[in-house]
Amino acid sequence: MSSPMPPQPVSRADKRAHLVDTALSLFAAGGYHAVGIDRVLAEAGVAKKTLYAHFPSKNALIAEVLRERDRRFRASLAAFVDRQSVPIDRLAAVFVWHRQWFAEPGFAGCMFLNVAAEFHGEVAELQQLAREHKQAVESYLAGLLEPLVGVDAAPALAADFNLLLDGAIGVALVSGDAGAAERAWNMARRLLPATA
Amino acid sequence: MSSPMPPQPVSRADKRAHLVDTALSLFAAGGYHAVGIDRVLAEAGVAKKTLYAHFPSKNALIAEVLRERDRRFRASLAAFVDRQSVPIDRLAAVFVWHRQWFAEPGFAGCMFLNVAAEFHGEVAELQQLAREHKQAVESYLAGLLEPLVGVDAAPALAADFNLLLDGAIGVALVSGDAGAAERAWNMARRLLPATA
DNA sequence: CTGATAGTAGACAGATCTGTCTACTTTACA
DNA sequence: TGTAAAGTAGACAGATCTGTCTACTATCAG
Repeated sequence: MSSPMPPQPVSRADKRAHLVDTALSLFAAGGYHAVGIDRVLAEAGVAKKTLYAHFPSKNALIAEVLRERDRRFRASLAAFVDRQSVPIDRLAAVFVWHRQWFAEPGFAGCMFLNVAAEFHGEVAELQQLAREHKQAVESYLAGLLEPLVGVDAAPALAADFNLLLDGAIGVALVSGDAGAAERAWNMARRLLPATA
Repeated sequence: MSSPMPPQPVSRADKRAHLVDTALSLFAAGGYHAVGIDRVLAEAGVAKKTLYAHFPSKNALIAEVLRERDRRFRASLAAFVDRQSVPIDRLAAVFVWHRQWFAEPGFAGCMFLNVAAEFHGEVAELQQLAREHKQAVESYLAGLLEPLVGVDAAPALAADFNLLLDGAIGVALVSGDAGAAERAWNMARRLLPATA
């Protein structure tokens, strides 16, 4: 309290978390290959030795970034959905959330689709993390669909919805049109029974 | 005729075309950043000076690769579609063609989505080429849809179909499931009037 | 106060990247 | 046949990449 700490550039304790946070922003905006370790370190104000004390390699840092991204993505989406209580509104909120994401200034696509695109199958761990993330989103969608279509129909429909969201991401990335989310939602609604 | 030419490793005349062809394969399989110029040259059996006599930079080579990929993509798709004559079958053929593409051994996603993912907006020319390719595909879809839904409804529906195809590409890339194409087609059919 | 821990700055090694350049060789054509 | 164009091999420059290492410094528990 009495200490001055004017800049306080980095919180004292968790260098590691700050490193992952910085890397997440830079990799998201600039790509995994194009952004080098030195740039992450400079931006984070962290020494190289500290990085390699926490992670054995750049790919391990990327893997941790993806795990963190998965946590934040799901937490943010769930928080937004939970502002609605009616099942159909909760489902619609998923697409609204995506539209807002697409409209963010630095939007550069889905980090998991991008990692699959950059590393192809060459780095199995990263490919696996991408798969797990998409699977988690699909499971979440299935949970939102259950009140609307029943527990039997929900999984297959969740896969359809997942494909629509990936399509919206691709369209938004290439064309820059955030309206892709609404386009996807209009298609998604047609897949639901008329009672919903 | 009398000349031996046992290896004939490279066709005499068009070094440039051979270079683009080799680069297309390598970039498609390995990504744009991960594959270096030296690897392309070694694989193509072409000297570095020849490359830089034809292209001012690596990015210019990538741009030409994308133009070539666009030509081949559209020619291959159109040839496959033209084996059908009934409008609804022609439309279905687009999704069958995609399913076969996804099932190819070295499938690594769409080169245009991938270039947008790797270079983000940093290289405007490449971003533009990706946009143009997707626009061309969408226009082609609109032409296939016209006999089914009329000239007025076709453009908007073509955008929907384009989103479905991009979604299928994303799902196939991450999960490795070529069935994503059929999933997309099943959704696409629901968007058509019942008479089709 | 002391010693362990974790951080910093940055030199360094070794590889790899793009792009340039020299010197030589082959091809095509008039 | 002789000349111009185009290709080859590969050295080279300069930058950048990942990952290691040395030496120094700040923090904190006991």
